[in-house]
Amino acid sequence: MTCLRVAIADDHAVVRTGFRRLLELEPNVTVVAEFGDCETAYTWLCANHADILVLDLSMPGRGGLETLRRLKARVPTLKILVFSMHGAPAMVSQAMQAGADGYLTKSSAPDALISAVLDLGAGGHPLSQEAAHALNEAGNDSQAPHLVLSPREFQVFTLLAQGLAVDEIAGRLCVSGKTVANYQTAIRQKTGLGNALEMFRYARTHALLE
Amino acid sequence: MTCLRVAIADDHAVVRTGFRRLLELEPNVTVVAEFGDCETAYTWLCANHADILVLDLSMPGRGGLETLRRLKARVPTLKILVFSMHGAPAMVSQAMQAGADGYLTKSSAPDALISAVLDLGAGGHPLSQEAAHALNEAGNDSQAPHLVLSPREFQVFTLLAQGLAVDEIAGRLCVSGKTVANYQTAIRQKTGLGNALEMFRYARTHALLE
DNA sequence: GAGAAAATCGGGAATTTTTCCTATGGAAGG
DNA sequence: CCTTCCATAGGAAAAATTCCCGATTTTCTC
Repeated sequence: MTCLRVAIADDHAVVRTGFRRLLELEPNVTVVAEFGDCETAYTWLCANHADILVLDLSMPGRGGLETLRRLKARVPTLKILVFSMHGAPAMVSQAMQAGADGYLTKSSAPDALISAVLDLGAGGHPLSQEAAHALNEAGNDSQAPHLVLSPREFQVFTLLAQGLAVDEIAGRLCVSGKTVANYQTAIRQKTGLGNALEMFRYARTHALLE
Repeated sequence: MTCLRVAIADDHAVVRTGFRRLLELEPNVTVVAEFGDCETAYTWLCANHADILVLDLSMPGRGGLETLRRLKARVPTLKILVFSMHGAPAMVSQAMQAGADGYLTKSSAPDALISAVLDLGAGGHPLSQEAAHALNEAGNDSQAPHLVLSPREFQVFTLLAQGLAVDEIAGRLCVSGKTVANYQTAIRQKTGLGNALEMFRYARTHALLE
């Protein structure tokens, strides 16, 4: 078996170095490049060969996901292991749909990184527990708000999720504040989302806000 | 010079391991403990001796800052080096006020960690460029919440910004719901942030949420 | 250190918001 | 036509918030 050529993209130098040391303990792995931003990573990987890219999605340059997509389109043979802070279902499923070959959360054990890289090298698709669970959740959300809420309720929901106050919404929809308050109650009951922040988070992770 | 006894608290096992490897390259440093959560760290450090704690503020157990305060109160001789994702002015100044002896952002060079630890051991107060700059900014930014809010108010603010309900916060802080409600009112008045979602947005754009 | 200033904590009362229940009119559908 | 669901709101009760206040404790200042 020949040596796996691994590249690391993470905006935190310390984290990169930590990874490098970790990975270099493995005899079949060489770290061939490190990148601190998306552009550099993209340029280098288009011009040079690597087997695996360990990619932190939360990178500056605004678009870890975008880079992932572009890289996969340009260099399809490159295996990409996403290594993210966030285990949110939406994030995981976005990343996998964008073409990631594996997904680890940063709460994984150090060994998990090594075995994930080796697994990838062998053609596997390693997912951390958390990521697998998240993917599962993302699949079967049968009680999405737009399904349990009436049209008007859903409209109020999106407004609430944007942080508008009850009376602002009433003004905007030209109805009584009382009515909006009543809708709010119904929405909370039907969705289980207790406050505007929860609604916002829900709406965001489910891409319900434009 | 005797060996510096260093402990590491970070919720990401991979990061801890990276630090350990980095620090152990230095002959005058021994890593004596690693912690994945605040409680464990606190308990251990009260019972055992360490010279320096490298502390990631964004830890579970809700309250990296709080742990920092408690540790400083209980074990004043312990030097604490905060090592955070965020270089936000507010964060830096809160941490320093809570008693941190040094502050590095994760974008620092790997070597910076080592030199910061050594500097701390020699009685210095290492700040990363970013942190120093942030502290400076914090001085001029007279509207920032951490300046208009008291420590306790700021703490409640971060909890509200995370979407916790008043009573949940009361339970977590072991005070009356009435007190938290009163804090909430003060926070809203002082910051002009009218609801949890606005607080969340503010906190996010200012990177105040670990 | 003594005194001043600020912070933490909560009670009480007034006010506002939210909930719950009810009701009317209209649209969709069998 | 009758049933059902939806949009709209009013009233009353319940809950949350605000405002005002006082008691301690901490922290800062001279």
